[in-house]
Amino acid sequence: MSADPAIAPGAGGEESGDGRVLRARALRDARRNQLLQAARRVFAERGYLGASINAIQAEAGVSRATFYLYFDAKLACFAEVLAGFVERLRAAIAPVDIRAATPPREQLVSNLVRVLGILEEDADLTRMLLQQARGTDPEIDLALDDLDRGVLALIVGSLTTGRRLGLVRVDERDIGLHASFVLGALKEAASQTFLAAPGRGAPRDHEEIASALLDFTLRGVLRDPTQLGEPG
Amino acid sequence: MSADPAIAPGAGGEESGDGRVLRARALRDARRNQLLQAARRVFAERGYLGASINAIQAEAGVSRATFYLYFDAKLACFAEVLAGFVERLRAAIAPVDIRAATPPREQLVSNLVRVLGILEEDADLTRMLLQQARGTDPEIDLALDDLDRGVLALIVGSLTTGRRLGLVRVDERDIGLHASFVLGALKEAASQTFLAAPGRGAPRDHEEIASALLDFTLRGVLRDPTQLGEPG
Amino acid sequence: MSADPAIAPGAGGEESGDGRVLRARALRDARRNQLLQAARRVFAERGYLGASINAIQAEAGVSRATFYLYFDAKLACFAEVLAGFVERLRAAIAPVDIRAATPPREQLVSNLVRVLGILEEDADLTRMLLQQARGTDPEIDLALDDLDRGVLALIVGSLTTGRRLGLVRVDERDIGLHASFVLGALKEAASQTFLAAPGRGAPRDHEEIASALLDFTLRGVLRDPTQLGEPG
Amino acid sequence: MSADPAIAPGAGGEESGDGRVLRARALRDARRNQLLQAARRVFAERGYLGASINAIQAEAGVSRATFYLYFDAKLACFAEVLAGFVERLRAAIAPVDIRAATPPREQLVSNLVRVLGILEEDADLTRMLLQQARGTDPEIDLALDDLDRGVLALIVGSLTTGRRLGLVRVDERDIGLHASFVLGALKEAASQTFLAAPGRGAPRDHEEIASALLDFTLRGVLRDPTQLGEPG
DNA sequence: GATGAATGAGTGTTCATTCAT
DNA sequence: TATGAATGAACACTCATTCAT
Repeated sequence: MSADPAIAPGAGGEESGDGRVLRARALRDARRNQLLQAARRVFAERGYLGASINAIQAEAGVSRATFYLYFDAKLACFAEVLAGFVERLRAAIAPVDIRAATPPREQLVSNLVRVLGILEEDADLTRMLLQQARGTDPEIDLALDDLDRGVLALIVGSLTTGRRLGLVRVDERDIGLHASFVLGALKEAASQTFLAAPGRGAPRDHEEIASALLDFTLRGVLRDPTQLGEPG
Repeated sequence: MSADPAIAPGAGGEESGDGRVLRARALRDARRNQLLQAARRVFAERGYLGASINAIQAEAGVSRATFYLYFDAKLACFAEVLAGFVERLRAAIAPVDIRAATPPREQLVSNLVRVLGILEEDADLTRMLLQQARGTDPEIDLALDDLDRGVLALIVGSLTTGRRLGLVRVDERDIGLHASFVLGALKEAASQTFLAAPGRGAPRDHEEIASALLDFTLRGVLRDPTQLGEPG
Repeated sequence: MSADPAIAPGAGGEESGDGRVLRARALRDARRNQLLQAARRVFAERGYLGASINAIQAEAGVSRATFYLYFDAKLACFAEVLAGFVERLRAAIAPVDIRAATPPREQLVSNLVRVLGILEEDADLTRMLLQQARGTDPEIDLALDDLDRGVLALIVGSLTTGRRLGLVRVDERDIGLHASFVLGALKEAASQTFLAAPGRGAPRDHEEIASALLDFTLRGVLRDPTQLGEPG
Repeated sequence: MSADPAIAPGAGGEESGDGRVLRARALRDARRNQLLQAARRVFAERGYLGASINAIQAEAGVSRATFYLYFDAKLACFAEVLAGFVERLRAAIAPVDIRAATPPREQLVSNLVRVLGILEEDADLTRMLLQQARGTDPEIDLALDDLDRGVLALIVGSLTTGRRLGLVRVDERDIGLHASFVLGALKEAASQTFLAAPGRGAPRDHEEIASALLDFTLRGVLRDPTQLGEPG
């Protein structure tokens, strides 16, 4: 259609073909994201079983069958929503480097702040994950267990390292238990801070929460632990 | 209903009447309990939405419509199941009396041990409570929030008292946050201990868990908190 | 409520109870039959896949979910329809008794007449069974295969007996094949007679058809088989 | 499309134009055939209602909408598949020529052998034709009726000729019925031989089957038809 | 008090078909 | 020509709930 040999029909055709393909892919990805966002909202609001495909497609503004163009099934869509969230969380957690310039405590606080940021950003989804997600499907449960296990492993690793350096007092066989305590404290802090009905105390800065959590974890609540009078 | 003096509401008649009423009430209560127990099992196993009235009445061994003789609706039944569990938990928690003969730490451990006992006894229901119960209905959520709030208030009270006695170092405005940490540690410990797939570490004695949790709460994980290098 | 000791409340209550139960059962059976008839009509008209539960319940005049009170699933309902038909056919076929007063040929004709009667009575269902029923579900296919196998076994038995008596000329290894021929002739006769568009030749009496079929089976179409000039 | 004489519809241009058209047609025909073959396989395997356009286009390796470039609708495609099969069958049946060198019996056997060959070659399609094809659509049913009618007319013609030559004993008004018998025997033989579960008797040579079928048709199963004791 | 029967609304999912590109 | 995207209608099936008996 043009006489310019530099953009001969062959090349031009190919380019236009690529352009079309690219545009099509972008459109497809956009729709997909549109559906994923809608699904995220609906799942977050009603839980897995309470969420209906109907509600998701309505929220996304597409027709019923369209949903199935992008997801094989309800469960697959939920798994994807979940995976995205888990991925963001994983990415937010940087391994603590003892030899780095920033002191470990600051690195930990940074991690916590990033995690809290994500949790607050997706508060609805967080609520569902913390409170409703399990028991739906073995696959989903495994994914959630994996997430927990991953975080627990991180904490266990930190505690073990601390023990080796003589910093941590926890008996080796109690490390798993204490890791649970730490994880639970984090979860509940997130629940109470982002998810509960507002007005329960002043809203707190993520940095403050992270710092307090770390403080609590490391030192407990006593002023002078030697007074503890614990057995042994 | 009859004027015949032979079956008049005389002594025997009255007794027989009361007896009938009493027996009827007892029967009714028995049926009700039978249904509640069945509902508890089914709700615990499948969650609120996953549980069907069908399954509940089948588990109870009564007919389908009978369910509605004892409960207005599915939600009402669920609420009652939940309320029963919450009540048991509340009853297990005794307020700590500083002036009592038993030292406060022992009282706390006793509370925890009782709570852990209930949680383990009804592990399925505990799982649902901790992981799936919210988001079903505003009323249910409020009930669960109440439970949380009650426990948190207890913890806040303890911390405040500790602060007044100069034992607790936590800043006053951080007390709510730390209470969350404590509650979360308890919840997660319960989750990991009773609910997770078995084989993750040795099963622990409730006393051990309670003691460790209290220890963690009070002292944190550090051997020497003065090394903490915290800001301030 | 009555003073007559002969119909004391106990006995009367029991009797009335039985009456109610019986009436309830009768009602239930009636509904069930009503649904079965409707299903038979719809399956016959549209085939298994073409028939929708919607159409069946509408034909039966009940609500959608009611269907599932009486049948576990579509396939179960179809299987029952099928089983009923097969049962009627089986019942119509009496084993031929050589020592009976009625000559074997008459017994065979009677069997055929009875079978043709059933096939005509349920012409729609017959059409579906002969033309559409297979390929839907392995279980259904097996049931149909069983029916075929049963009839084929009957024919094979007859032919073998005939051979032993020196009446039948068919080589032993060809008996199965000839049994197929006989069954096919029967099926197609039924198809062409009851099921095809009308007006193709005069409608025939069942007795005539049965007689002709038997004649064809036994003697073939030749006037003088010795002219056949067959190989061997 | 351009006035430039260099690419005017000159000799080369015309040839290239024809070539393009031809190539396009060839491509179109190829695609069409590709789709028809795929449709044949899918229809044969799952029946009309069980087959989905999705499955057909996937089997053909083309995109979903492409199907509709070559066929107006699912039914049209099915009709075409069927028509092709019917056409092959028709082509396989040569009218018997009494004056030909090969004796009529051999001509008949040849016809049967050819038909059996086609049926076995497309066993899946045969199964569907014999067992599932009807009831889909009035048009389809008519086409299948036409096939049946055509074959029946051939058989009727043979029988009538035989009668005229004094070879066939069948009463004139029974000829249609006997033609049905013959067709049915053929169909069932095909069903039992090619389509049924294997292992039911030794697999038979087409020539043997054809011969046996002809034998059965002509002579029936009796050794001595004079013993028949038929009425009249 | 107890129940079998009944049902409207809803579930997740698949379908044949259309259309813009 | 070819196709990816889209969709309304339909599917089999389940649900919590009501009601006559």
